[in-house]
Amino acid sequence: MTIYGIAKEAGVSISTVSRVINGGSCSPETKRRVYAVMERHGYQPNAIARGLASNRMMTIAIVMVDIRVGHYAHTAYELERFFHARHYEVLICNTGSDLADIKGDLEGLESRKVDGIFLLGSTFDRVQHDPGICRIIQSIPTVQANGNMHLAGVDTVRVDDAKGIWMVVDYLYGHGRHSIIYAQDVNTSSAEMKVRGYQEAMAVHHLPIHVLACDHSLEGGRDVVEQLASMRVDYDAMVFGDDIPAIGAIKALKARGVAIPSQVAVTGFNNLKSARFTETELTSVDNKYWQLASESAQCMLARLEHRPVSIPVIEPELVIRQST
Amino acid sequence: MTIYGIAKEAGVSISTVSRVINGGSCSPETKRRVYAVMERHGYQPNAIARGLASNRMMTIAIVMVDIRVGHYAHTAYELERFFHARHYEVLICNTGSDLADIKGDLEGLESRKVDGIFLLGSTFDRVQHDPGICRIIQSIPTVQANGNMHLAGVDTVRVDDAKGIWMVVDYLYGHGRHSIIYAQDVNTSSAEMKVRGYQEAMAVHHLPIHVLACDHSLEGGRDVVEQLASMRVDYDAMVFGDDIPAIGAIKALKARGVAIPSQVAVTGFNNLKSARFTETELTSVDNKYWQLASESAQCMLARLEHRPVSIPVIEPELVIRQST
DNA sequence: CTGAAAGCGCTTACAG
DNA sequence: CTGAAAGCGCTTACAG
Repeated sequence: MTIYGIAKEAGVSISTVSRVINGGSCSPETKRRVYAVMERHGYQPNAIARGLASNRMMTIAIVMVDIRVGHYAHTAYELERFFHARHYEVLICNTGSDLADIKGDLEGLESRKVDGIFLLGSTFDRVQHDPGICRIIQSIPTVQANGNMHLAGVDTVRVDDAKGIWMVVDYLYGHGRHSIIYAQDVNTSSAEMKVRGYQEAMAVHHLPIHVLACDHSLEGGRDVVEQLASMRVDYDAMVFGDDIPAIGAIKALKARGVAIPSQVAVTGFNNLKSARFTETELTSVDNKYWQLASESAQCMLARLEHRPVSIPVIEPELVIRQST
Repeated sequence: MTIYGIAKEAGVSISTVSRVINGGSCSPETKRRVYAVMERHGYQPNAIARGLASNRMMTIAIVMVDIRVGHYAHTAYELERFFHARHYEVLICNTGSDLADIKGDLEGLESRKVDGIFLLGSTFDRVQHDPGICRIIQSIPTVQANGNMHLAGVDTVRVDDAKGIWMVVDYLYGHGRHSIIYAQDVNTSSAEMKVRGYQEAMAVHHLPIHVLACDHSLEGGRDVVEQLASMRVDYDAMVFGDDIPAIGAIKALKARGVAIPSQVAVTGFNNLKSARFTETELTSVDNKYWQLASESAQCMLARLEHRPVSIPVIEPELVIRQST
């Protein structure tokens, strides 16, 4: 059943049917009659035709590297709930990290005429160097949720990751830890902010800086522990840029008979549920995914409604548990 | 730029442009000329207009309770990758568990003219009792990934959950465990299959059946342990229908000084990464989300292409770790 | 191989 | 308050 069928049966024109659907003005009597016909047939307007005619598809897209990463799944969930409540449908896109793939995916979204695009995470910072991608995200309302892109026309909601790590180091120092290792698991700009937070905090306290690279996995954390052992490094704290390798480190340390936190303190980052899965629960930095999603959503909504946007920086929070 | 602009610039009709876009037959020369114009303008066909005209939106929807649940995120990821590679866009929908909300969401998908719908999990079994929902999912190709729906027109890919638990019990019995507790964390049909698997396996070995309810959380697992302690129940194994409460139980048992697995064995279900987060890594049932996603995707594709469908039942696999 | 025409199901000024 | 008409950007038979 289309608008034509409804119109004929209600004895009005399609303009009138369209008007009652969209809340335009019309007499109570015709409105009643049209509604009656629509309900009798369980009529639902065709959103596609509507989108084509009105040039508003009521669709937003969430673009991320991989939704299996807990942090992205949580952000995506909040964004979906927010926009669904406002009658948008939401598309997801797991781009992976290849730039050409990302570009292809964005072109797809462009041809779908999505109303807005969310880019999750600072992995997407580097797209600003691709003119083709810039053209797209500058012509469609785009907001980056956590990142450091600097591109006119795209808003980015920042989380002060450096401060998060700074707080960690400060806390550790305040509790007598002086040999603090930092393990970096990825190379995004967000990860680099974290290292910088570590470096600056260490410098302030005149402590020696020691940064290692590790894989983003349990094994990554374990390997750091082994590496430090084989290098015979003395340390009393390990700071990680993510909870997963931190958990791996806790397991490896315990397996070696190292007491946590008395001998070595361990901290993570993100503070999702898994931070509490280990017996010695993990001290972590809560980077407030809920707030990130909420601010990003508000920012997008403001742009869609052509309202001015103001974007706060999100302050992470240190959550102390048994591992420190 | 639209098909009209391209046509004019290439000196052909829009039919011809449409034909070269869609790989219809035309002379090499005109094809070349049209392509040249399209590339010069970076022309991308409008997918919406295309969908409206052709009645194929190239969109599939993934409907689930909550994508933050690891198991769903993983399945959704695989489905998205599969269909994206075939030029579909994918919509997600976190319905929650209220039936009226689910119905509203499905109506939304209907008006969006999605080509196919995935229902993730046996939570959706009960929608088959709602005539309004049935009308929708019977008129749009729908496949349920893991569940027990029996509705003509919707295919459901089943995982033999009962067998998964059966294997657990069998293994425990074979290793000398005779007082095996089962803790059920949700009430889906899948969860009930699991309990049944437990009951049948216990019956075969003439062991006493003991089923408790627990929350789907770390605390749920902990509470079961406390409850058993306060009831002074003797047991040497705990079987859970999910990894999360199993992890909670491991922590609670260790906190009480119970040795795992020597005094009590603990098992989970799903076998996602978190099964390895505890120091005593968790024995779990791998219910093969990858295979589930893959079979579900193949099933959907067959329906979209009007090919006959055959649906295997997925066999879970017992993964032994340190907790047993 | 190619083009003119109708149609997909709506919205949106513009008249009345 | 209401309707006729044009338009959104494509696809799809149907002729030629």
